[in-house]
Amino acid sequence: MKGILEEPWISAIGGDIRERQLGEGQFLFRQGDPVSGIFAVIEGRVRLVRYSRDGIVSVLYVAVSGDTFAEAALFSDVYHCDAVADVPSGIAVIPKEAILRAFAANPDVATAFMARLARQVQALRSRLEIRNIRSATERVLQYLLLLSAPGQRAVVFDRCFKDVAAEVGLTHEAFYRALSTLDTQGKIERNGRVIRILDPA
Amino acid sequence: MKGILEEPWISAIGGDIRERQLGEGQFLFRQGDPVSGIFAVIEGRVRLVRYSRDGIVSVLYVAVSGDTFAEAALFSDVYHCDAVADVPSGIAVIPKEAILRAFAANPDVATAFMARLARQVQALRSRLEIRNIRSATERVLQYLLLLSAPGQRAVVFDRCFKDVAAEVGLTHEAFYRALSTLDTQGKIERNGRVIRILDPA
DNA sequence: GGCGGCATATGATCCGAATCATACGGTCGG
DNA sequence: CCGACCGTATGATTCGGATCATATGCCGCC
Repeated sequence: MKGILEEPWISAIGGDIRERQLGEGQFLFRQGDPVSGIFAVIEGRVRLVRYSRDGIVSVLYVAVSGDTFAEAALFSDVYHCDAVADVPSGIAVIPKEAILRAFAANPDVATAFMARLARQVQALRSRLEIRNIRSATERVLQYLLLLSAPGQRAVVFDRCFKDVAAEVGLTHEAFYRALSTLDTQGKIERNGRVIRILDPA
Repeated sequence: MKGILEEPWISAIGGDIRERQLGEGQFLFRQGDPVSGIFAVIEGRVRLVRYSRDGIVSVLYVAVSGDTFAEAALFSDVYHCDAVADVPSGIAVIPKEAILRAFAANPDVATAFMARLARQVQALRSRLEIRNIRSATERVLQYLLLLSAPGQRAVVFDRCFKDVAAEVGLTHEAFYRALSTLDTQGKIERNGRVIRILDPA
């Protein structure tokens, strides 16, 4: 369970990173606030929301442990949405100037950050593609394939299946049923939070 | 209808960009091929797919007109999936060395590219969040709000509603019905492909 | 002109995931 | 030790979006 703060690009920024504790419902920033920096969730959950003129709320993103957010703030002067803690949360604050300074001082840091963004784009596109699959079982199978692909045929989850279900875009009931079905069909083998994908060969 | 090739970061790369025409089913690259560059769809549609050992296909992304893809190849030596034209397509090929040279020569180009990636991440996250909304009408409304937010209360589509429906993750029937419902509810006003969002005030 | 194809649009039916309900085991705290 | 809570798991029912069907208008093409 490697923390996000141990990633090379972030540790290269060094001592300028502060940590903030937020209580439930507490705001980290609001729409229109001048940009102070970008953020990483160490623990907890932060909701990014935007309000239309007439008060309708849009959820833009829910960042959980290990996620960074507001990266686009590096290229803007003000925040374009509100960030509010869903639950008590610990947030790493990475000041904008510190990042830009690190980028200028060492191009490798900029490259590493760029690579991170590119991989994020890649991952998000795949996750969206997964959501285009209507069938719950097929969706779960494809999700497992996606996770297992880099390594071997085993997928190990470090969080509960309720959370995984939400990520796949299913209720936990539907997710459990999909796992059952795949197991019955002999496509997977389960052992707690370890799932092995079986070759139909 | 501004073409993707007119964006500053890409025009800064200059004359090294080539254009390729692909027939339906033709491959642009295959998993394991050495990286030549990244790509932009000028016209048509390209499917990025990965094959598991046992032949199961996973669709990672379907890039359409105006999309770039394989950005992560800048940080890799080989491609990690296949790219195949869904329909006859025109593709801009941006050689990896040309991009890296442009980045080194002018940090602003690197920054512009980084900003583009960051905005992509932002947009993709919102799209995923939209998919978490189960109700078709609410989903469409939120989608419209998302698109309208930067400008005013009007959204103008430059493509047919069938394509929009797919992006929202609905069948076109469900999408049309959602629009009808929103119209009846007085939440929107329609005029062909122009949709105005009405304040309930 | 006439035809085919496509986007738009809406009605009827079906299916499957959401929802509601229930149960069991593990863990944490009193 | 016991009770509350949560994750896991599965059954029963509901509901809404997918699917199938159908119609209209527009455009390009023969």
